[in-house]
Amino acid sequence: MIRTELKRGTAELAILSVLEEGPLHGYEIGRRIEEHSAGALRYTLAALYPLLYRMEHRGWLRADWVTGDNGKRRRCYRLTSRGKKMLKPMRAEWADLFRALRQVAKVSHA
Amino acid sequence: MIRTELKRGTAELAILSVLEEGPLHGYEIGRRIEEHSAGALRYTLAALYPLLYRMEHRGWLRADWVTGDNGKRRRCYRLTSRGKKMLKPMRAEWADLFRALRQVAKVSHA
DNA sequence: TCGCGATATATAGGAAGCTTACATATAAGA
DNA sequence: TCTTATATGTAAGCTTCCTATATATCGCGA
Repeated sequence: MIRTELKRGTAELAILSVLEEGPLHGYEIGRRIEEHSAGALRYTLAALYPLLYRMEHRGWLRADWVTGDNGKRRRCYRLTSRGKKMLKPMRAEWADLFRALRQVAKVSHA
Repeated sequence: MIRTELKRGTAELAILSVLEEGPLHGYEIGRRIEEHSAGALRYTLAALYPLLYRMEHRGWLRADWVTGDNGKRRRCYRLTSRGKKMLKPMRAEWADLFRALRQVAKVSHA
């Protein structure tokens, strides 16, 4: 698992990215991020929920209360067009950081 | 310039890396990091100095007061053997984060 | 010579992001 | 019945880095 100090700032991009594949509820978003990173990137739900509200408030996500077959209520999040537009510049920012760290600190890109 | 939220955690590795080339004083450390990253990675001196103390206290750096030709006192920092040993695992940690973000968020490695 | 910008070190207070701990509730399996 | 997994949410705290502030010397141009 990657340390907190390193992964700061990664959560928003990770959320946007997993929602790019389709709508998901909060708990599942956390699961997908962990799965896609083979366990390297993991967020507590206490970190994810406040982030989801903030991103909804910014207009990056839309949230709908959905009642499943079993009668359980879940909050289903989907990307808005505004949220989709954030993906490209955010990926570019991270690519910039990667490049800078390879130059300054000789971090490999393997 | 890369945003604060992204670059959190990068400062320690950047400092260790520029000191790998040879001893430097605080002000020059900041300059080198900026130079090596073509201006992408930049830290205020108010961020660097407390970090340097902390790293000295941990035994990663040794600091010597040096009086230059012009009579100006400067604090010269150099890597200790303990500091050198930190470089490899820290680079590996960052490489892990890069890999995870490429997988989860499709951040390019270009 | 007088101010100004660059060099150089240092501290205080604050913002942001993620964590642990707490709180609640249902469903599935041992 | 007890535990684990699913599911959402709040409160308090830590770390990291920033802005603002303070101090002091050097070299340069006016």
